[in-house]
Amino acid sequence: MDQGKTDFIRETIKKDLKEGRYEKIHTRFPPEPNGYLHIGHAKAICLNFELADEFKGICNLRFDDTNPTKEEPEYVEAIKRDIAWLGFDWGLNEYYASDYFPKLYDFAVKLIKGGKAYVCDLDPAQIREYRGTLTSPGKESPYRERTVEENLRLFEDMRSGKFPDGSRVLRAKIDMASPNLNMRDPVMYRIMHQRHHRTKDKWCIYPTYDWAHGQSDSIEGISHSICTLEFEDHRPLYEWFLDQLKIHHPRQLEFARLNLTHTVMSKRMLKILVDEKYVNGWDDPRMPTLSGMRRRGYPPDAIRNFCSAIGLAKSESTIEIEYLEHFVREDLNRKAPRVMGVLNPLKVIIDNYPEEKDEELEAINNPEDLSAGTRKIPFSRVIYIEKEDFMEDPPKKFYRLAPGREVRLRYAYFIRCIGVKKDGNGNISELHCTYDPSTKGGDAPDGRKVRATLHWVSAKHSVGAELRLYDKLFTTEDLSKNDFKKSFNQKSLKINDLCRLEPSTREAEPGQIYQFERVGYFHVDPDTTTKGLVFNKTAGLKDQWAKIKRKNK
RNA sequence: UGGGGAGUAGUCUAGUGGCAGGACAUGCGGCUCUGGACCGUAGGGCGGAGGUUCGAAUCCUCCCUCCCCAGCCA
Repeated sequence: MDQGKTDFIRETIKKDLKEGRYEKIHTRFPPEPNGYLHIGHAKAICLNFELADEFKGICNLRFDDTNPTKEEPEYVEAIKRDIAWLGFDWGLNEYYASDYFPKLYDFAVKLIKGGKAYVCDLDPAQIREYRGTLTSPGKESPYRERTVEENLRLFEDMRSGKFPDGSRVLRAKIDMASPNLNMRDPVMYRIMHQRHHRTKDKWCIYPTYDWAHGQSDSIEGISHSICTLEFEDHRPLYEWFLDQLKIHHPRQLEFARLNLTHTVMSKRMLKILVDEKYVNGWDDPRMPTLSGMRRRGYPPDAIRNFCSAIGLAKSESTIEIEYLEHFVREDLNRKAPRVMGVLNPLKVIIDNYPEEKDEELEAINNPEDLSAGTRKIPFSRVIYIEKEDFMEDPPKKFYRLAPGREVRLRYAYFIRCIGVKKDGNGNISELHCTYDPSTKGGDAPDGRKVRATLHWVSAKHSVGAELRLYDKLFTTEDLSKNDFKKSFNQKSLKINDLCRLEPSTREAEPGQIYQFERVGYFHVDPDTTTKGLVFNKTAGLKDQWAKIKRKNK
């Protein structure tokens, strides 16, 4: 829906509509199936699909599959899964640049016939040399003035496989002295005897991006072809092809790609992390890929809200990863059912609670959504609390449990610490407490207050699980100036298998997400089996105490 | 030193000649059976220098800084 956004792209579209340059808005999201989609792609996906929605147009999904050496069907499937997961539906509008290969070939013949393209026999090194430099013009290829007939014949021979890879290319005949390097007779076709994942062995020449992209846009009747800033230089070429061919002319618009702190956003680098086993696959929950975020537990709505909040501009920017996390928490706070789980258990024996007694206490499933109802949690004489919720010698602002101090066990009772037991090494091994039966449910009839409320689990009823705790992928904020492998955060994954969870989590199924009260959000990983629960920590809760501790250091 | 872009708080972003607004982050306070959530509040900004104008983030001039381009990648 139009939320009154006023970015430059929407302004341009409104103007184009008003002036009649286009009657219908038609956008496209054009991924190359050479890797998995990441959060940067999400920005483009949201933009293109939402634009189509706002202006009652259409958004195509088009695979830009023009380089068979890098592309695989696995990626096509992953890309479709991720876009659908984000909540966008391309319906029947699924296209492939490779479907246009015959048309593109005909277009090329048309350019050759018009004297606007030629077959060049220079090898790659020579082409580079002839291109000139940023400050000096290039030289014209000695093959530039071949006759139309010869070009036609050679181009046909290229297609029919008469030449080896790299021996010849088809080039546009534009201007070797152009200050824009893209206009210095760019390559349109290269010879690659390579099997394509869709066209199989039908072709041994493949179009380059510059040649394929604009013409594909045109064939699909795209009105606004939105891409990232680095293609700004290509726009004159994009337009040149369309003008020479005299075909439907979309408007290319460029916006700044998304950058995030503490992560990388290039498929090339992400692929290295996967291939060299820095992470466990494209969907590793530490990855900025959509599949990684899904596995981490990030809700698609959070990602969409984030994309909408970061805005759209032409200035290069880097968003703090914390901003993304904010939208994850915001969404999960409203939706995630609460549960209690102790990550680092400390045994507490409630001395005055009857040895064999068990009881069930009622707990609210989600204080932000009372319609989520309540559940029962078992209580008994021996419970676990979080190790860090007790201090023998508490500093000023620590108001959790301490010797002699009274705190509340959430939804249960007030307890007071009356004894601390230590092991041979002086580590606290268990606590002895008393409880006040009159505080059942968590309120004192005499109105007395406690400073802290702790989460807990009944020892004998609790269940174990494997928790996978994540931290930033990289220790450095800005990876553009650093060797990303050196900055890899070796502590980005920690496994906790000591935790004890309340028994209701036993029924957890992959894909479910909980808030472990006072700790964070946890998403049930697909690795969960009947033998054991596996959770990914999606995000921590904001932690005031951690902040105080940090400041005091 | 060619060409193409961009500079508004710590980070994003709004602004289109008329009081520089919002979000996140930060500080402080309130509330609370999650030190969560929520509510309130504070600090902090137009890259620089000139000019035009009653009035400039906005228009003009010059300067500075940053990003992209010399793949038969996209």
